[in-house]
Amino acid sequence: MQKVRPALLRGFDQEYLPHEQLQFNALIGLVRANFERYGFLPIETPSAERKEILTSKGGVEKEIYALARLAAGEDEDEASTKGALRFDLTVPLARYVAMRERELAFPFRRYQIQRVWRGETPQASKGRFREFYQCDIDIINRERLSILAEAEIPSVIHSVFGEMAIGAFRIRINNRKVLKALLQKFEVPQANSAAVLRVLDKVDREPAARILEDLRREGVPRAAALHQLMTTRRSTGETLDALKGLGLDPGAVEELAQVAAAIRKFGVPEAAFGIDLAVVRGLDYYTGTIYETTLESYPELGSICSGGRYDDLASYFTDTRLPGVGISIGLTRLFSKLKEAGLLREPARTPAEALVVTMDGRYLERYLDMARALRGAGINTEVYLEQAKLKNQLAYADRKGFRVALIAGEDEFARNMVQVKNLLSKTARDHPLEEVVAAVKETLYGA
RNA sequence: GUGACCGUAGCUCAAGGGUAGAGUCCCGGAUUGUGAUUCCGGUUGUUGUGGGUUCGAGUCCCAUCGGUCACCCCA
Repeated sequence: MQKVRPALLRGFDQEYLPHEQLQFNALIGLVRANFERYGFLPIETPSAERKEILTSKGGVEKEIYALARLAAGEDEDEASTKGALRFDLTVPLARYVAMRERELAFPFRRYQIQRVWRGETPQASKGRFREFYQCDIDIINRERLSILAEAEIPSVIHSVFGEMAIGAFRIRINNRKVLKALLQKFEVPQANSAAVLRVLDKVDREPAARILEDLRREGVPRAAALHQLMTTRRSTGETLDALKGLGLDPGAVEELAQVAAAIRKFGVPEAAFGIDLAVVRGLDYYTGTIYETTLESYPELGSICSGGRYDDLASYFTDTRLPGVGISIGLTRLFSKLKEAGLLREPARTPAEALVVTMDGRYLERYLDMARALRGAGINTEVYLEQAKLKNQLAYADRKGFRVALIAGEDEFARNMVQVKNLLSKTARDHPLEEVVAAVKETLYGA
């Protein structure tokens, strides 16, 4: 028979072996636990939304996947003609909040961990895929939003990456209003400001000569001075002083200063965050504080978490003014990069810790009883269900990383005993059947 | 979408125009009940696909598909 070649679609290629999936799930669990620790509430939204919702921000339509049934006919239904896959979690959130405004408690703090899809050219080396997970938190309020919300976000980030134990990281903050004032100060032509911001965004990735050339092409008269200001690393206080010294809009600088001060109050250590004027963020809906987070030892990984403040989340859907602040962790990219850099702990290869070897079919019930007793005591246990030699069952246990094997056959059962084997130390001891739970616990967790 | 490079076993790679190979992985075995290593044996392929040149093509030429990387943009 002609076989269909088992293969994946380019960009839709992030599937893992079971032990990697366990590792990935652990990462999601860690993120979720930290989000909930700060009181964020979970929501999920459908994978597909109406096209006009997704394009409401006037977005990049070529990146959006539209829905279509493979066998589309005359009876084409509404969902498959009007729908498209979400490309982020922020637009669905805006739609969600606009729809359910009366049912939600504000300030609304939600987290959402789901897949999104983008029709861009994938590049695995850059952790860039067509299907990937985002982990978002947002705080949204009606009419106004405390500056404390902007300061709390880095605190959550700090908790998440602190617990991940992936080395020193730096939460870099900036403020859109400050950037705007800077552009004015440096006499950037209004029409070119978006292009200039894109250039400035690359300031720490590209050589100075190229940046300067690009800036001049965009009509920036004092390109060198601007470049120098962006690239000089200063303490938070020094940066604020430098900005004040330039005579920028004091309101903008003051806002940045207040956020920085509040971040400190949230207990985020000075070493873990700082003002970085080169943080720009391409997305134009940010209006205040913006964030990017990078690993100190692996800056080439790029930002592993980014976001910012926006003045009106759902202006396309409702007249209610809904200011908010949020960030997104690109978990698929982060996972692939951490794996590549060897920063992830070696994962368990099985969620179970004990394997009940079935040596002799006559004792099936005893094996099952044993497993039930262990599970009842909270020990994840698997029973080997196939007929196989003891040797092969132990090889299986080894490959899957069980820590304990329970071995019993005619000899043991005749004496009402079971052999409890520690697969790591390769030692074994017989125990009375009724003490099997205690014996396994001791083997797993010590006396 | 634009440009450059690359397609040989599940994976990593070899084969000067003359019969497609190695390592690894996987599977089985090494006398009846113990997972590393070792030893023995085994499956591996329309050489991405389709044409062309040639007595003969994995190798040369053309096309096509796929992949990788850079740019754009982003997580």
